[in-house]
Parts: sequence; C-alpha cells; structure tokens
Amino acid sequence: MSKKKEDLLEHAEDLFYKHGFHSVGLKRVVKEANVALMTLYNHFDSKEDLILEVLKRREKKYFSYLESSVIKPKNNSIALSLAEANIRWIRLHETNGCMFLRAKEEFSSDSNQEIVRYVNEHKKSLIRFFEKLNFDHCESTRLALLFEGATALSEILNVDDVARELIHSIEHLFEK
Amino acid sequence: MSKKKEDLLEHAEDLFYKHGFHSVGLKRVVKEANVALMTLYNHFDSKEDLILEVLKRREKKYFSYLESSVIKPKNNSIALSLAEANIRWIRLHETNGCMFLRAKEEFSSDSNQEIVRYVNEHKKSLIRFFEKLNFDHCESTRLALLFEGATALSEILNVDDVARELIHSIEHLFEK
DNA sequence: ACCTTTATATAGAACGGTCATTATATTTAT
DNA sequence: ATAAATATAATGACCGTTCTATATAAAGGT
Repeated sequence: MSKKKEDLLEHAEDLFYKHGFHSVGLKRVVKEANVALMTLYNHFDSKEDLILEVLKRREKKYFSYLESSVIKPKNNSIALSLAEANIRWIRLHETNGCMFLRAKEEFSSDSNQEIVRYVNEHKKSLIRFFEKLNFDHCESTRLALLFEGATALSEILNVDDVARELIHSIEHLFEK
Repeated sequence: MSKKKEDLLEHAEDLFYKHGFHSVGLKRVVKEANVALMTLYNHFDSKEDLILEVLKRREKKYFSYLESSVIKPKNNSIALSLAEANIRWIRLHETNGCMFLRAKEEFSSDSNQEIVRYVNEHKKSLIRFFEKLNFDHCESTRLALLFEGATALSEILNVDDVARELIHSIEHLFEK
C-alpha cells in the first residue's frame, strides 16, 4: 500500500467522520492529506469508491479491536469485556455516532446501492461475530442494540455516564 | 400558519429524513411541495432556518406522541408503555435513524452552531421528560440509551426483532 | 357592484460559488 | 527511463440565494 494512499484514507476517514460525506469535498481531503488531487484519482475511481474503501478499512480496525479485547477476558464475562472494548473504541474517536450508519443514511439506496449494501452487511457481520462467541441470536441482537445505543448517546452525553448505564445493563441482562 | 408553509415543512421533513440535509437541494423541496422557490424564501430566511423549523416541528410531534402513550398505561409499567410507543413511532416513519442526531452529525459545530445546540437540547429534554415521570437520572439515561439503540438498529434489522429485544431489556431492567 | 390597495404566489433568469471529474503538461523519484 | 506525484485549469452540473416581473386573490372603502 502506497504511503500516499494510506494518507488519503486516514484523512478522508477523519474528515468524513467529523463532518459527513457530502459536506466534505475532495479538495479538502487532498489538502489535509498533503496530496495532489490527481494522486487521489490515481488511487481511487471516484469519491464513492474512496468512501467504500474508508469504510472497509474502518471495519477491519473495529473488528480486530473487538477481537483483541476478547482474548483476555480476565475475570469479566465476555459480554462485559466486549462492552468495555466498545466504550474504549468510542473514547478513541470523536463522538459522532456510527460512521457506517451515517454512510447508509447519507446514501439512500437509490443514490448509491453499493454503500448501503455494505453497511447492511457490516452490521450483520457484527451480530454474527457475537454469535460466534456463543451468544444466541437474540442475545446477539440485544448486544448490538445496546452498543448502538451507547454509540449514539455518546454524541450528546459524556462517555462516562453512557458507560455506566451500558455496563449496568450488560451486568443485569447477561449474567454468566 | 399558511398552507404553503405547512406543505414546505411537511415535504422538507420527508426529504431530509430520507436522503439527508446536504443531499437534498431546495429546488427538490419546492418541487415536491408544489411551491415556488421564492415562496420558500418568503417563509424561511435560509435553508438552515428551514431545517431548524423542521426539527422543532418534529420535536413537538415526537413528545406529544410519547406523552399521549403515557396517559393510558393500562397494566404495563410506564417504562414498557414508553418503549412500545417508541417502537410505534419507529414503525410510523421510514427507518433512517434519529433525525436529530443526523442533523448534528451533518452540521458540526463550526458549520452551524445553532442546529447542533438545538439537537443537544432536544436530547436533554428527552431525558428530563423521563425524569418528570419519576425515573431517576440513571434510569432516564438508561432508557435513552435503549431507545437510541432501538432506533439505530431498526435501520438494519426489521423492527419486530428490534422490538422484541427492547421489550425484553426493559422488562428485566425496569421492574416496578 | 366597482375600484384600489395589500399581501402572497408565481415563473424564470441570473449570480457567484463549489462540486466531482478530466485533461494537460511538468516535475520528482527509483 | 519508467513510474508516480505534482500544479493548474477546464468542464459541466448543481448549489443557495437574489432579482425582476407577473399573476392571483382577498379586503376595504366609495
């Protein structure tokens, strides 16, 4: 992977997450990434192609983040350590909601079918990820619901308050 | 309130919710509402003014919807009837997430401070609404987390599955 | 009833700006 | 010398907003 391409993906992710996909122009992306506009088009077919690759990159990071937190579940239950990992993930980034859902919201299916399909698939992958950790389908859906809630609410309240209620809910809903 | 203004607000809400605020141009709004462009600017100062009035209108509808469901709590606990009302609200509209959060996400504070401030205030109002129903602050925050989660997850899964897990969570977390 | 006023809605063009994308031509590295 | 990155400008489309000029319709006074 070219360093320039890496820079582009990095700054594009940042800008799109902070301000939205339609609000950020490509000129702004290349300026922030210190790259010429033609270099962007050398690496990506179009803006929407860039967005798709940004999402794929972010998905990889997110899942490996969750996975690494499960390996060492210390004394906690798996659900709890997953919740704590999710809170840490929220803390890492600006609190602007779920980037995947935001992509789906900005690109309705008639505007860019591929992005919408990818986001749907991503969320289903998350639920399947829970199921592979031996949660049944209902529990996995419930976990997803709680995580989405925590991500969304962190846009408004400070993360500590959100974390407290997430942990509380997990402890009462998932006792091993 | 002029009928034309009403039409504009109605169709603007629809389009903005379906496709996003930056994705929808004013020409599209006036065409959908069967109104001349100048009529829009006769009733609203700017696009962002229109957006703000759309949000205020929607907030009124949402809160009166929640309130009306609490008056007749039948046998259910208040938390449960609120959850069911929220599910009904989700079913009423297309499932494209929370319009208020989406507004905040598309207008970062440096882009339009007023919209961001309004959305923050709206969510705090929701929590205060729960507190007035005698939930303590933690419980109110938890309710908000669950509702946000249900709204977000309904963008991907069908509402029945989401409703089942929301109800389950409420029943186990809020026994009277 | 008739005229005048006032407010509101209309269509359409124009403005300046930004957008994604493409073309051209030059420079920088390996 | 081959490939990658650069700077710059052009394209055509769309954006929010404003201007102009016309049409409609209700209201009030005579």
